[in-house]
Amino acid sequence: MKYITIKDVAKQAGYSVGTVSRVINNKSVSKKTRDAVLKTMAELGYTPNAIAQSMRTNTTKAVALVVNDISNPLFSKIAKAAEDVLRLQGYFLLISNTNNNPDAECEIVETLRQRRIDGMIIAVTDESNERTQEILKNVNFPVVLLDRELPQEYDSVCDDHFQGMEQAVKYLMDLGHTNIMLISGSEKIRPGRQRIEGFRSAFKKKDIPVREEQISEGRYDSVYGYEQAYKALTSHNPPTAIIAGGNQIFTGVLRAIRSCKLAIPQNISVIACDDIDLTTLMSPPITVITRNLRDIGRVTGELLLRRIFEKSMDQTRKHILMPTELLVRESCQNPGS
Amino acid sequence: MKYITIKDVAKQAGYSVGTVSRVINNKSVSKKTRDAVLKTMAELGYTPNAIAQSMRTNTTKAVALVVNDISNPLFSKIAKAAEDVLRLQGYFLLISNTNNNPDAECEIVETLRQRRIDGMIIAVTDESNERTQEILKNVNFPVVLLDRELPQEYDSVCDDHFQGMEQAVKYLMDLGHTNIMLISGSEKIRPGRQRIEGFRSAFKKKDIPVREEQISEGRYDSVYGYEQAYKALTSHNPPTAIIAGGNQIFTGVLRAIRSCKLAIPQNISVIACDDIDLTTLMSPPITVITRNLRDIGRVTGELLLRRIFEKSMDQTRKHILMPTELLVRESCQNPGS
DNA sequence: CTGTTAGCGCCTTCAC
DNA sequence: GTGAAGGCGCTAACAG
Repeated sequence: MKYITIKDVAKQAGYSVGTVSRVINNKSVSKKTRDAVLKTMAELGYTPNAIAQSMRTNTTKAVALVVNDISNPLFSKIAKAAEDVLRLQGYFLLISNTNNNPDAECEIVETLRQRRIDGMIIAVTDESNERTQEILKNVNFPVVLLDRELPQEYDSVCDDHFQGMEQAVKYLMDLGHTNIMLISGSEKIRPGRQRIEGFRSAFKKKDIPVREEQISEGRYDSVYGYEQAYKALTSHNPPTAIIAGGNQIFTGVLRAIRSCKLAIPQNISVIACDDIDLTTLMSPPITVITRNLRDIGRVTGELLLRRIFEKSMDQTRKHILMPTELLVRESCQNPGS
Repeated sequence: MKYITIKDVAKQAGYSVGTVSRVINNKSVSKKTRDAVLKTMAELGYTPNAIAQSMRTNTTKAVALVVNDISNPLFSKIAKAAEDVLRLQGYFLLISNTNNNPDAECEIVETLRQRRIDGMIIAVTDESNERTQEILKNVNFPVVLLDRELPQEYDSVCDDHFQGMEQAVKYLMDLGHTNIMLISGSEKIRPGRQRIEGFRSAFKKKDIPVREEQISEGRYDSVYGYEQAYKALTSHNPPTAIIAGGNQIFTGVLRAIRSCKLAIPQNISVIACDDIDLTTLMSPPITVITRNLRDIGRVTGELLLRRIFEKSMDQTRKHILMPTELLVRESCQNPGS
């Protein structure tokens, strides 16, 4: 089973390969010729070989989205939205999964480079990893950072976790909470840092000191959420409210609360970061700090496309900040009651 | 910013391109030469152009996984597992999303064909769609169907939804239920068909007739789950147990149960298909018909790899059936109590 | 073990 | 508007 080539079409149609190429690429050919060529292409079931086209034109019409966890619904929603705008311009979106492994990440970026993609959206696993930075420096295509900051400047689309967290803490304080705990993912990536800063800022504004135990900073997974929440809830001074700094952390927090046989919000108030099925389907539904993932994906895709089109790489970098929002539901109440 | 080519390396190292090519591909070269070439490659920051390699070798070392909903955690888990075995053999996994749209699906398969991937794993959106079948017939690489059946034979990895469903119904019957409802996704794809058949079979074995209203067959989404569950629960003869034929359907069922202010399992018993975060985090945790997604992904990837390696396409097709299992938790009880 | 060279399928300049 | 030909970067066959 062999593929039909442009030569086969040319011969069959009685034209030269150049002419066939011109109809493929919508260059100027007479209507009569075009129709004839199109007809033989259909007859032969010919489709141009994208590899050969890439080789010749030095573009692959493919861009990559590199994330650390593809099973996180957050990313799949962003990916969907980005893909929509990309596909409209004829670009193919490759989704790659680093599994939170910096080495795997480096390998993937390297592979992508070899495969000559036209651009990349990446949420690096660890902003401080030097090897990642080094490899990123060597790529020859535009890069857009997704909610990340790197010493070397890149275009980026970030979310305002700072203001979302500040608002959440203020909301809890207004409800009467002061013993609030934040279980955050690592500070090694921007979201964790921003959330912790927002948390501190809210306390500072009220002139209330933050105790060491109120912030735990670690991993973005369920086990970590469980461990930290359980430890805090069974301590001699348990928090009256917990903010889970990520959706995986949140599921762990939930398990811990169940283990301790506590009721939400009667015994413990809870706020989650990012809205998932679970937050709305719980009884009671959970108050969340949320963001518009579709918008984020769309804007990110658009920014990358713009960079690909302009191709003069030496422009100043563009940074877009997307809003976050506190969605009040029924998981928080006055700690005294 | 230009890419370094094999010529640059050859010139710089003082060898021919053939020799450089040989060290790239680990062919026989003297150790001295290899070291020298490797050194200059590193110095120049050279990486082979995968496009050119593909052009020459007629292989892309890329395979695709085409699914209808990338945000479904089911697929991302399968994808992860498949990717692991594929990557080990040097293959790159492209994940594509059809969004349950048969036209988009056709377009994607067409694009993949143009891009000359080496193989494809696909869960088609609609098994009866003729255009899909036609396009699939024309691809020049091995195809493995993921939990789907097509008139034209392909290799496939399917799950035994029939036996899982039968077992679930039997379990409910043993508990004393007879007015059991199945809210299923479309029969147009294998899982829906299998589940409905399993449901009927369980009733047949007990010689109990199945009433029309006990099975609703429609879409795999949350809204459908809600509508059907709500309608049934507010009817004059509400079911004592509901089986949700999919994880999205399940979330809808949950909403309906909440709307009706029913308690699980006191007022209504519930079984879900496929285990997700939600099923274990609910109180009470939900009994599910589950399957090992890691195994499925691994086996699927392995089957595809085997087909790619053997390259003689005219073998008889291989069909692998993966087991399902009823995981009893606390969401079902005797309907009388 | 190593150098030389043809050609993969396509696009693009240069003639006509 | 159309044909002829070179070459993108690489591999593989053939010589040496």
